[in-house]
Amino acid sequence: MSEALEAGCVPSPVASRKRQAVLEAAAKLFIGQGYGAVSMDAVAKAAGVSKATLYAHFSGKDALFAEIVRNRLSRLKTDSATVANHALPPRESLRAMGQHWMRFMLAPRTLAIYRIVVGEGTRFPDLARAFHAAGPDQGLAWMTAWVEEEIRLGRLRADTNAQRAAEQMVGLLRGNLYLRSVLGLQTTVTDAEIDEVVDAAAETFLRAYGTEPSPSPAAHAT
Amino acid sequence: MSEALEAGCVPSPVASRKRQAVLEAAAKLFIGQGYGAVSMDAVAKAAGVSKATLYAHFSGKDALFAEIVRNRLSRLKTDSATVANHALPPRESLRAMGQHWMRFMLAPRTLAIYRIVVGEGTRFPDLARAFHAAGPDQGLAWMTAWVEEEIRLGRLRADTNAQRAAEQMVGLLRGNLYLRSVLGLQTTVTDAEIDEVVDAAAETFLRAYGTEPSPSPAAHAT
DNA sequence: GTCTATATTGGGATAGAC
DNA sequence: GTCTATCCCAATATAGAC
Repeated sequence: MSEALEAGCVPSPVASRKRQAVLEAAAKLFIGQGYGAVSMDAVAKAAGVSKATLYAHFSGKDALFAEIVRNRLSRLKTDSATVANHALPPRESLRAMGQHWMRFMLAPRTLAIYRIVVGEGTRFPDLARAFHAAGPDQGLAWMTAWVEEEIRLGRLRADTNAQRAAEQMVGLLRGNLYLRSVLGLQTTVTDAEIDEVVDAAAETFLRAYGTEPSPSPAAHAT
Repeated sequence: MSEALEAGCVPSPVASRKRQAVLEAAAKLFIGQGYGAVSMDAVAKAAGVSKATLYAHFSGKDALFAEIVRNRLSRLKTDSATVANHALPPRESLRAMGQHWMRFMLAPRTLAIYRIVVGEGTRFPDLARAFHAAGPDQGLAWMTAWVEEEIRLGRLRADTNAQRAAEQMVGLLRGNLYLRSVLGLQTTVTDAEIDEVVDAAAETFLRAYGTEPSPSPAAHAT
């Protein structure tokens, strides 16, 4: 790159700083208020830059938004790399994965991104695709791999369709709790609520797919 | 205007007709393009009325939108009154309910409303509440009642937590298929796909909660 | 690259005639 | 109740100085 190396001009660092400030401010606003409710004026003001600067870095509101979501997705991807475990008995692994999964899905940021992608999905189809690939699809792939390995280890029934079982496990986790959170009807979720849902999901999953006879008789009732 | 040649005044009928036209046009637009993408100009044009007339009937865009969603919800409510059945064996009832449920959830209109409510939920909190009450909550209540009755009839395990089991059944149905449809990644769903998911959900549910020993040995694998 | 100031359009809402 | 024509503001995007 032929940057003007004149005195008095500090080209890249400042640009990066401002750019970063814009990205952070915009992320906060979009996540807090959604896409339509946030104006470029508001972003510029929150970032402490002028609108002209903003437009110097991003070609428009949609490009800025896409950049935000992509950043967030890549971060989520690495955050979620909590690995399937085969050292513990299946129930314990399922519990651990379920807990992690639920906390991730119910985190305010995750919910906010989901809401935006769903709401604006028809206007940003490739964003919806990217979201699904980096989020749900990735998670499903991990879960499927775990199921396959457990089958191989003889701890899940040999006649199990691994992918469908994985989908079902995810479905069992995503109960009313998730829907209520997505709709904003329930703003706080306690650890006890999560534990309850996760334990019940693991129990049902193992009754359907486990090879151990029938773990605990009445432990499933409230 | 042809009605204008009446000497007197025909107050209500015309008003109703225009009002209805506005509602229908707006519904079509909102459902097809979402909330933010539709302008009042477009609604007026599509309905064949002027904006002034539009505003004579509805106080604003949000009120019009709320009216649409409420209409749609009440219609859905009656549509969904397909009743739980206790004459058939549990597996057949589950299949029938599951099929109906899936077709309902995957219908373009239902998906569109869900998308809008999720996307604009933070701006219209009472709409989100109404949606949940008339849709998911209602459906869950029906399913819970069905489970309770089946328990009473001895066809599901006596130690079953009916509400949680109902939630889980719904979760089992809502697999990747639903998410992909919501995100617009999959625009058409075949009956075969639905059947597959529903059958698998019923199988898993009955393995976990059924009292019959173990219905069909290898019928669950692909 | 960054600012201040401004251009421009889209769209929600209204005034007044009929 | 309904129309035509208009107001008015908000919000995207840009021009031009430094």
